[in-house]
Amino acid sequence: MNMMDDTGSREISATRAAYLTLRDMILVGELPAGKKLKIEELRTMLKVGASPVREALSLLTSDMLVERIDQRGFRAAPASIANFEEIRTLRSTLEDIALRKSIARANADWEERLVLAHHKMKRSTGTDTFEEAHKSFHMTLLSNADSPMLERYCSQLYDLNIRYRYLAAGGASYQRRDIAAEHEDIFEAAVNGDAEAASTALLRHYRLTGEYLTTQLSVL
Amino acid sequence: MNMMDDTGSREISATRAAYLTLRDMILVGELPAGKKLKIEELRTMLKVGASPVREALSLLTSDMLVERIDQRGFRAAPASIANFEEIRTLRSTLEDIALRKSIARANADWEERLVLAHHKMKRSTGTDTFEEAHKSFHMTLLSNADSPMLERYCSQLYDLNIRYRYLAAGGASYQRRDIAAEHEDIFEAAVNGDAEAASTALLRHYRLTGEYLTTQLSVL
DNA sequence: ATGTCAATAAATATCGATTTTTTTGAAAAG
DNA sequence: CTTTTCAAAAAAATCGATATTTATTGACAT
Repeated sequence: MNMMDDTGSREISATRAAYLTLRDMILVGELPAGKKLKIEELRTMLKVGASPVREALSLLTSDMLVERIDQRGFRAAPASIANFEEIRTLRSTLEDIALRKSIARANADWEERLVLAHHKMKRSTGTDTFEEAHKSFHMTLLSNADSPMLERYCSQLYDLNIRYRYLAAGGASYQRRDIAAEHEDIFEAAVNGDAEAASTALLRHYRLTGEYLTTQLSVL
Repeated sequence: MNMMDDTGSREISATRAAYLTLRDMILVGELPAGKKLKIEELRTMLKVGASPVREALSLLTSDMLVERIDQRGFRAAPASIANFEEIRTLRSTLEDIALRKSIARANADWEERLVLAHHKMKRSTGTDTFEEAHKSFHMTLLSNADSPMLERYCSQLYDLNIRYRYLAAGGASYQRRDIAAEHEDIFEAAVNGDAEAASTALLRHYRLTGEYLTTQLSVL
């Protein structure tokens, strides 16, 4: 058998590159909420043709990061307190369900992945590294639920929430609170198979983050 | 002020036309689950260029009706019993939440829209007409939840479920059971503001439909 | 001042052709 | 036989140019 793991950096398409770049720019606010996204501008900025740009933007509508209006182009999805609250509520509900399912199906493999993800998050130093490890930790918590669509929704909602963190304080906002303890609580309860405690800790985590961000978001 | 209601049929883009056609073809099984969707084929079939086709397919990935694999094109989303079960479970959970929220915020306008939607569904005769009215009824039930994203998810899941109905029995499968009574139960409880009864009736509706379809789907 | 309307400008949407990548399958090597 | 190689064919991806649609502007009438 010919071996070939996917870790190697394959040549990626212009569409995918554009997708990743635009996605990141929207998440961090470089492309502000509500901003008109003109094909020609993006075309020159990304150094690609119109087709990959349009396709990337179409893909971003899946993630609810871009809005598409037939015959009059694309714009970065608008942001509002109401939208932020909706994301928080939905996230809490869906992640709660997914977390309980994950714990109900607990097994050695999942526990090991969880331990690893938690460790990596604690170890990560840089903002970017932490950001990645943080998402990975949260998604690993849900990864044993055996429900791909639910996981997809949770991943989407996680990303949408990132944008509000950047909106609130340039992205570093959540370093100011001690979230390590909150993560520890979730982690411990999860590996111990205590669904009730894990759920409580997770929801508390989101409630605290939500309350903190809401005060910062009064600009909206 | 210049008045101009949106009801008039505006000229739609080639992309949108392609999107609607392809979506329908996938839902009814004309493009079978898992089938490779070749640009050139679709291009000639739809009589449009490659760009609108690709863009339409990209948009369909939002709906989880099409899968996109970088550099090797698109395919109709695969179908499986597991996927069907996941859709049913998620739908039940999300619609239950949305329905309860809708009822909690009940007001005259919503009740009137509900009465109308229910009436139209009962009156509709043709398969296509009923299909449309049926979705409209279910979505109206949830439309007062004040949660656009939740509604979007429910709408997506509804559509994904349609495909399994067609897969099970060519689309007419659910005419064979008496679902009118089930709808009546949901409707009555909802307009009366009885969240508990409405929830029970809705979940029962999905459980019965699910059980029926599962027996038909053994082919998968 | 204010609203209308046509000309113009700008941007979107689409096409047809070209480039790049993947797939296929037949011949060569083990 | 099975596996590997490699060139031809097929398909995906991308580009640059053009057609269509929407947005803007400013003269003109109210």
